[in-house]
Amino acid sequence: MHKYENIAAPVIKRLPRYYRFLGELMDNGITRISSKELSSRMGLTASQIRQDLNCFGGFGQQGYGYSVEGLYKEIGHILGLDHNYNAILIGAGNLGKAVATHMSFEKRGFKLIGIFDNDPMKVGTVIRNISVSDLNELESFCKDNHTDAAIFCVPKSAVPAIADTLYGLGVRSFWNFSHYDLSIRYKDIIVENVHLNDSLMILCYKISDANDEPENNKRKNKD
Amino acid sequence: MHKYENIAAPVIKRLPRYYRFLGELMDNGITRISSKELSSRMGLTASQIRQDLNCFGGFGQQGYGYSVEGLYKEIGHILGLDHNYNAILIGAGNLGKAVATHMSFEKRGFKLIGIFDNDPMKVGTVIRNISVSDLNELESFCKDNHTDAAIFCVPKSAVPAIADTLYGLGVRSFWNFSHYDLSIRYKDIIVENVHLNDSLMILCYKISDANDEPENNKRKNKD
DNA sequence: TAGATTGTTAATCGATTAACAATC
DNA sequence: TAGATTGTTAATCGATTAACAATC
Repeated sequence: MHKYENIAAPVIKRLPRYYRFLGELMDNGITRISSKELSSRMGLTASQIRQDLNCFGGFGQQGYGYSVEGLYKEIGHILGLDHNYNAILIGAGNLGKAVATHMSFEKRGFKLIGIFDNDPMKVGTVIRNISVSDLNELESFCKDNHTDAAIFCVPKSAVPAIADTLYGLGVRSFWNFSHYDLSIRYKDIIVENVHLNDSLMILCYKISDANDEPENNKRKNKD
Repeated sequence: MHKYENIAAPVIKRLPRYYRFLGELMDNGITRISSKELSSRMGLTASQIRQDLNCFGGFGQQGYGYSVEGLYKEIGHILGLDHNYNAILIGAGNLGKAVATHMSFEKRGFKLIGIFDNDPMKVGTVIRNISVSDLNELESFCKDNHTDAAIFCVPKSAVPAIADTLYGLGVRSFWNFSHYDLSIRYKDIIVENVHLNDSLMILCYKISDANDEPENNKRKNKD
């Protein structure tokens, strides 16, 4: 059972960007916009914008365009930002601390309700008004506090054991900053990965592809 | 002029994951693997793996498969990880600090050579053996030290001015953690975006899509 | 050699773009 | 009403999967 059926992943990935651009238009006092005008600002086609939006409903008006505020709210609703999912953060190292302090969880449909770490030096320190708990309190915490999602900011090696615990407690959604492949271990979970190393390697590829001498490879030999 | 021509973006995005899995296989002492075996471990099709690899060359052997170490090295080379691009980090807040301390730049083809911030409290502090410089020293630093790429870990509002400076100095590659759309401002640059807010919103979408009551929308009315 | 598995072409599937009738 | 712009269908383009001859 799904709220929206058969929405293609590329469409969903574009929604946050639409949301961001519409928010900026609102800040600039623009109240209506056509798919053509929005497409030129965002660097995509008007056709794609209309196709994307019509996956969820007809939010525009012929001859007029779209209400910026109306569309902003619709997309926020489609993304589910009006929820308040309880999230816990596992790992209070540099990355975990950055995620905890940097993100506006409330604006993104979440509430951060707990932070865990196994380092005694970190336990008890306060991040974003939350006191870091010892990892061995994770199980009792989740039994007392309904937990919708877990955020993994721990090294890959630490993930399987913690994930097993959380899975056993019924947690099925994960924001995964580790390089452990959760969706291979469990089939019925929701995962959104943030692989910083992968991203940096892709940047490296793009730079070296643009700058280096062509390889004497098969593709080139075809020329 | 490109090292490899016409490689589709989806192929490039899969390369770091191949690289990661092959590294794990090496750690486990596995020396050869077939596309079929790798496909079942990674959760994709053998056909896709062979297609992807053959964009760059024929690295396998009929009847045998692929040498794990050989393929690992080939993909590392394709990604350009044997480079040593000079990178500077703009922004030494929580996120910048996490990026600076958390990433193995050297293993990803980069070297972090400078960190900049406009906060006098941060200037002079040491992160990863690098002393944080004042942002107003950016220009002279880049003139003295060849800079291939800049990492943006500053708020959106601070980006345009800094990006203009760097662009003027010839910097054309960016790892962008801000929500400022660099590729719209400059047409001839290389950008790899990390949009944490977008990622969190997509997680929110997935959770609410899986859990909420269907909307009384157009799509559902068609059923 | 026989079996296995690649590299590569062909078929299918999906996503994007174009076109246009509907309509505000 | 006339002009503008949507919603939606059709056409195109691109990516994935299937099939199989080549070959180790």
